[in-house]
Amino acid sequence: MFLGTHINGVDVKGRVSAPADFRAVARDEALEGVYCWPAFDGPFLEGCGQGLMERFKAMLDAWDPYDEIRTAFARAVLGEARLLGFDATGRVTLPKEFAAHAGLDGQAAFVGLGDKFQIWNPDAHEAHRVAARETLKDNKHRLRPPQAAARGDGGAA
Amino acid sequence: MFLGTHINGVDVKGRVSAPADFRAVARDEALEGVYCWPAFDGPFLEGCGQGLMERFKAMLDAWDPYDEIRTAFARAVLGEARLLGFDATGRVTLPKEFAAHAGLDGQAAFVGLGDKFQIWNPDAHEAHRVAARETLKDNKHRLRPPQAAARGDGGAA
DNA sequence: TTGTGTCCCATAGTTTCCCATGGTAACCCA
DNA sequence: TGGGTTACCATGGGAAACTATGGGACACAA
Repeated sequence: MFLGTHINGVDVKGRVSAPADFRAVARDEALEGVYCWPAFDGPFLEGCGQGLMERFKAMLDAWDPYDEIRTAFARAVLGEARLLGFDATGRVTLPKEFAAHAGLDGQAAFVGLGDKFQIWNPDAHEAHRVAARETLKDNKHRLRPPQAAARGDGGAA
Repeated sequence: MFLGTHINGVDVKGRVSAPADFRAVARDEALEGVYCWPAFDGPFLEGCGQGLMERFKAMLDAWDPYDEIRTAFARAVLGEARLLGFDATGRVTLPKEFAAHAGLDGQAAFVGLGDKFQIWNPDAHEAHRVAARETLKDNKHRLRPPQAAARGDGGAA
């Protein structure tokens, strides 16, 4: 599971060390790298390992092949995604257009979100992080998911 | 179940012995460590074992992926959490930013809360404990959780 | 050739692992 | 019931392993 926030340096060649924790997650899924694509809803990158990528594919397979949403999703994620391989020391090289999309310059913040993660410009992420905490403080009583009442919630996974 | 309050020392390397009772709980869930993150609503840390973490994940999976509160929750918990592994003698190492968030300096109070626990600066916890008792005395007639009658569940988030 | 991208090697700093020790609480036996 | 013994818990320090990072060499394409 991708957890925590790790800030690592991006050198002039566009290389950045994937956090060791994240590498361990990817390798547990027998992948010597991570899938990565520019988010379609903000200035950051999204990434995942083999497991989630296969779930995406299964989801698409189960969908009406000519549904507009399906096509749009496939284009926005699969069409933009690349497999970034780890080098011998655990770094990945970010394509220029990826770095540009996320405004990465010198540093990158890897944010673990369970089965996927995001890569942010550290300053942009910090601003977002503070905002998220405020949102949560104001809404912590709504933390039960919408379906909880219907499903009984609390179910162990 | 995490129960009771235990105060242990934090050494210069940021290491602290997890209470033996807590270790036993984590190991019952086949986890050689504990998940831990800075609380979003106060100067303390929160922690849990495998069971609650998987319920968090299940809750997120059941939610609209782009709901604002869901995202804020994922960011504030998963994005800040880390799996702190036990060393051979049962200690965990607190990342510097964790110790800073909770104001831990020399000692840490582990407070069991059932399926999760908190880690406090002992002085801050004592003050908070007294205040919490007063709150409870003033509200003891409201102790039945709102959902209890309907669902028979009293989960707290 | 020139620019670009990949691979390899070197290094400082940090983190993790390992061993050793005192204190405390539980247990056993007389 | 009291004394002694054992096992476990919490803690301290040192060494090895790993992480993150920088620079240079090489291959390929324009």
